[in-house]
Amino acid sequence: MFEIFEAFIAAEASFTKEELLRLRALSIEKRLRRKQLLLHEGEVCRYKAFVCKGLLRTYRAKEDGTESIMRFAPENAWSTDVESFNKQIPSKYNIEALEDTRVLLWSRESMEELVATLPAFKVYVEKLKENSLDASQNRILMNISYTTEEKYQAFVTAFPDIFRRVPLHMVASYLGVSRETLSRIRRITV
Amino acid sequence: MFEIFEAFIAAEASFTKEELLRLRALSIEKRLRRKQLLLHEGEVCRYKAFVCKGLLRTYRAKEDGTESIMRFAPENAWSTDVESFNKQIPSKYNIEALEDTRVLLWSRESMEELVATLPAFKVYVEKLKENSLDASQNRILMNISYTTEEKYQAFVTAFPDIFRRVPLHMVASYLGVSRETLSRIRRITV
DNA sequence: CGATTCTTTGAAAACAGTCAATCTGTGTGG
DNA sequence: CCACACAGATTGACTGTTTTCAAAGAATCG
Repeated sequence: MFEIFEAFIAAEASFTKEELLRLRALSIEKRLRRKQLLLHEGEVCRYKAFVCKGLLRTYRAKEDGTESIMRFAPENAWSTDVESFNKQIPSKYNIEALEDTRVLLWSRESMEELVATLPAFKVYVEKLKENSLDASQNRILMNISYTTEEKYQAFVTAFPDIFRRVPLHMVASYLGVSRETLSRIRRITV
Repeated sequence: MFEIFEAFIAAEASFTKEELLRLRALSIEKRLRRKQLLLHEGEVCRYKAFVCKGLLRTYRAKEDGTESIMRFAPENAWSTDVESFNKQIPSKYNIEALEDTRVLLWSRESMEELVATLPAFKVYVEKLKENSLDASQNRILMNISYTTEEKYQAFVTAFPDIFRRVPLHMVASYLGVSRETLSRIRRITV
């Protein structure tokens, strides 16, 4: 399983054999079955997860049963609740496997050690964080300035792979509209 | 002007006299009059700005004249277009002074040097970035899962100072609703 | 004071949400 | 192989919310 990560990370930064061994030594392999949770609301998020195979969703569940999806993480994406992970506070979110999924996990201590000792990894992690923030900003702009139809189009364009693998009602939940509305919008658009 | 920043940063991290001198040496003081732009759409964002006095807003203008406000930055807050600043690409945003405003600016090169040479500053900047991401995530959740009334309440609670200093139609623009709707919601709420 | 900016209000139209029913495709067990 | 259950998608009718447009009332500023 680590080989998948290795192949991916090689394109992002260059590591020596020793460095890769350290990355591997501190990683934890985990398999999740469809519908299984990686993180449960109320828990402190202890890991950063790299998805080798499968698909994760991060969502918030309200008391009334409605869910809002914060993020999808397919192959080669990372997933964690940053706020809970960084501050070590209980998470508001659930992270669930939408398909049978294989992930590599690194704890906070491991991440800190790796970042402190592997300069290339540090640079990579910082780039990741920047991208994360950029993506969040752009999503906020989309939320406050696009019509529902534009949001839908932007999602399909930005994440065609996720769009194909995920039920429409989850796209609706990611965009913040009802499944019926999204269904009707698409009727016209397609 | 630097004294204001010095007083603020002292509460966040501890610096020696020499370190403060370096911070100061690389800073640029700037005054903005009300309605003056610190960053103009299409420009590359060259600075991180610390607001000593006054209030900035970051907004996006559509072709049809509608504006969406991404961020307010009052005293002791930072403002920049991170995406433009980091990638050195043209910005989609304008940053405008809503009041007569005084800022301290640091260029990308200065920031890099300071982060590389002042460990305490590096820690502080990283904490800033984390907070930024957390805030963005929480705003996304608000956007996709709150009712308009809840969004309004959350804004007033989270930013009472900004709320008092800013016209209501700008709060509307920050939340992504029309000023009329916000006016009506408040009528009931208050 | 006059000009400008901001806020509020009303009425109509557009839009989105809810509820309930139906339709579709998939997969499982008999 | 079929029948059935199940999850997902769609549709209609209705309700509720938000936008839009137009106008009128505050508030602020030079």
